[in-house]
Amino acid sequence: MGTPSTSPSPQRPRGRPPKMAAPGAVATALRLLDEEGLDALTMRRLATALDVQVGTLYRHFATKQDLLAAMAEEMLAGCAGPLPEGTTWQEQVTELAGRLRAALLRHRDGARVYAGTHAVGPNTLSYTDTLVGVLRAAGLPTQAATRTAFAIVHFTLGHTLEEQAAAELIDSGLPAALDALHAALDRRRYPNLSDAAATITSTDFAAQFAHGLNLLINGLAVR
Amino acid sequence: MGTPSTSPSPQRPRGRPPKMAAPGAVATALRLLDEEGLDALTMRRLATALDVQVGTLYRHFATKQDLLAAMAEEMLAGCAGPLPEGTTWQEQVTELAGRLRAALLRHRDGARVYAGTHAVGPNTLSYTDTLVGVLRAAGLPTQAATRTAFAIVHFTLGHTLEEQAAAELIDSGLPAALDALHAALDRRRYPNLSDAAATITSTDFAAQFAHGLNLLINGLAVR
DNA sequence: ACCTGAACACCGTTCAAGT
DNA sequence: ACCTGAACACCGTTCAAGT
Repeated sequence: MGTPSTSPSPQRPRGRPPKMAAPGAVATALRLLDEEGLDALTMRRLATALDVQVGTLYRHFATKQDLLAAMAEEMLAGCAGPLPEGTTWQEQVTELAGRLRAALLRHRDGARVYAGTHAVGPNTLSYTDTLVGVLRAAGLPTQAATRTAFAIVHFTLGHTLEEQAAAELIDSGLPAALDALHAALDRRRYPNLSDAAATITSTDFAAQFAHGLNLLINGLAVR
Repeated sequence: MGTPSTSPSPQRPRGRPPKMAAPGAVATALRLLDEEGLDALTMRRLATALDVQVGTLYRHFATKQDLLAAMAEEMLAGCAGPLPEGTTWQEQVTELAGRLRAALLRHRDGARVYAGTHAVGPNTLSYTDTLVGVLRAAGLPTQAATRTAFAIVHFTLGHTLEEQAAAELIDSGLPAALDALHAALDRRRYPNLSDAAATITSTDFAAQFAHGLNLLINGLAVR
């Protein structure tokens, strides 16, 4: 009964074999992002890199926004993975927040891509679910755990956005940045910033991140 | 000596009177932003709104990025204004963070505009200086005060980014958003998120913001 | 001094037609 | 079923020429 076994495959039995696949396209898009940056990531350049016509991309992604959302989602792969055992909830929260920061930093303009898409895929959901779970296990009621998880994610996103902006500004030869710093050092106008020059010009972003994250964790004051 | 008093003005005595001025252009750009959103804010549309040719804009802003930076800077006008007297440092920090959130929310896509420009104008510098000042007055050493100020700004930026994204998603008829929520309610895959459905779907962004900000403030544990 | 007009080198998106 | 080829309606940016 049915067609003979000469049909090419039971899952995709007829028509031309696909020249491109969505997962591969996302991987190529992330490579292009790393090489050229977000502003240079166009549908046309992606099509060229995939050796395909531009229109073909719209068979897999309805809009460029959808492509970016798929990229943002892909970035979080693995962030919700198993946590080291025998650790305190504070260490687990620190681990999870660190994973998110690392995931966004791993790709050029990663934070901008993530911030620009309201990502709601399984990787993002799993990540948030895991973070809320750690906070509930620490003794927080559901609402407090959820709001705290969002606060941690929002802080991490904002921090990483600035960290990447600062990094790109630094290795692009900081033109107006030094002028602004000079203005900041004006003791009359910005007395506090001028005292803080060392901290402001510091590139120890890990310490800056740890400071903010510790504030959030300490603020919970869980017994 | 010199030209007679018939010359039009001592400051701009010769040539054609300017048809546009940078401050007016920024104000118009912010109005366009509110009306059409960031994606529709193009140099060409701004030129049309100003009744000027596109090229003329490049006399005042070297690039579109410069325009966006000027808009971001303008948004923070007044945020560093005098603080109410006779208040605790906690109340002052809350006031300042609330002003930043309000400033970013005041314009459509305001957070996205601010996040996309590494703003370093006087309004931004004054704001940060004021926040650092309040934290130092509360007893924090300079480095801790500065890092805390950045943490507060980064959290506020991240929170506001998500708040505006959620708001635009809500009044654009949330298409895939309900699907994602449905997935989140899958108790097998996201046990914690499904318990937190009420908090996740809440539109009480002010409470969400206050929660995160209080965490940061409590975390300081200043005597 | 300031603006116009026109061009250059691109974009995202759509869709008939091919195989 | 999947892709090509070509078009549509735009972009940001530059620059000679006008007044």
